[in-house]
Amino acid sequence: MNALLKVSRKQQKEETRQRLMDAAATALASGRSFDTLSLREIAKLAGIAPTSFYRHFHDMEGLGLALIEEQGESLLDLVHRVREQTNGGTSLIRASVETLFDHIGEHQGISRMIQQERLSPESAFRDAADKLLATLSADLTEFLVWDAKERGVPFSHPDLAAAVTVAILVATGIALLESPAEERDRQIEDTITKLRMVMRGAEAMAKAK
Amino acid sequence: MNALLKVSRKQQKEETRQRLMDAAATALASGRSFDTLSLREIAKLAGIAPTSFYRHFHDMEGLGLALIEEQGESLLDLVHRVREQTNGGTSLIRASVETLFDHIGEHQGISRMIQQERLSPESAFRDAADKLLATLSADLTEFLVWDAKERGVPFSHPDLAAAVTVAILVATGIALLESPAEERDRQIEDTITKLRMVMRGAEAMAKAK
DNA sequence: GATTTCAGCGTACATATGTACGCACAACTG
DNA sequence: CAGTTGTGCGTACATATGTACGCTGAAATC
Repeated sequence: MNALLKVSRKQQKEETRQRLMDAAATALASGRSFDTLSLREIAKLAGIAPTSFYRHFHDMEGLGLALIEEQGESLLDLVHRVREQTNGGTSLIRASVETLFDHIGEHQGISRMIQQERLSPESAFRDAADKLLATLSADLTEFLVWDAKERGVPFSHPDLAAAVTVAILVATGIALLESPAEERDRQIEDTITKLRMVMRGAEAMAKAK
Repeated sequence: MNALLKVSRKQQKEETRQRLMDAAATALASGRSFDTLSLREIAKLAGIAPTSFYRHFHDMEGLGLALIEEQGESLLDLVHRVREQTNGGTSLIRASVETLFDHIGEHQGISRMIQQERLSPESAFRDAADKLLATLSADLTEFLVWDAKERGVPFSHPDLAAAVTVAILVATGIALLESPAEERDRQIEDTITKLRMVMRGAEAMAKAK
């Protein structure tokens, strides 16, 4: 039971589990929707027998949930890191947009899947995806309140502003994946303008009250 | 070749075609995603033999495109009708939100499908879905410009404001389908607030320029 | 009335899917 | 070192899928 050199069994298993998740991610990244993925196909891609799949997940749904969870963690990390880096700095909006878009670009498959599953009524996936975005949104709300106080600017309905922001970001991020390169810059600028519009609106509503 | 009493053949065919589309719509409405629908299943639901499907569509993709197109037409109609009814009147925003949400409620399956396909990279569906929303957005842009001029209010980036508006509306409309009834009213109010926020922002940006 | 057209059917097949069952053999436990 | 555990495998089966092919019978055309 050497905790340091434990190279096998648990570790080995963890590896194949990862391989399954990677296989699914790859398939998703090629544009497929999650529910066109079959257990057999993913098993083959991961290099194991179909029946071995069950040693790792009870279901394809289980795999899907694991994917969403994994993504959720790395996303929240990312957001915080950006905010620290840009601390007190110039355009937080611009930095966030660019970083997030990069991230989505590197995780196309899962990002798309999450966004897609959020629309389906089937509870398990939907809940997980919803929760992820809700967390992001709540986190941003907190920041907006803090930032507004910091700047001494009134700010109306920060929660709604945050929700809109997250929605715009994710939606555009995914749309961007398919855009030809020459449109990207304009679309990024447009996104920034949209976000500023929302922020301005929230401030204007607070003043006019 | 009596054009008035022609009760058969063409008409008969059109009917089965409709039945196929209805069958797909029903299946979608029960929460399934479009690419889990099989040709065989839809044929059975429509009451025809699997192989007869080909007399109407070349593909399931063909059926899907037909569904999107049909939906596009009725949606554009709807939007215009609302605008006429509320002509010069009170809250156009509120009326639009409520009517659109009703419409989505009555066409859950296809609405969800369109929103989902917009995210997929597979060109045929995506293009159709994108085009639909782009049309809606362009239409709204035109209105915003006209309305701003009418009221003598400066308005910045009407195209972006319209895009955000459409995005918010569709996204929320679908999310609402799964919400318990007691949350609906609040969510509708929230949506309205979000839209006002966007409008205010667009105006504020114009003034500050 | 004779002929053509064509929506719809049934049969058939190759292929894919989820999963039950039991074996093998390496890693772990004592 | 003997015994247990558990990942991974191969086989097997019931079921579902897309679609090729050729027939039928009624509507349409002449």
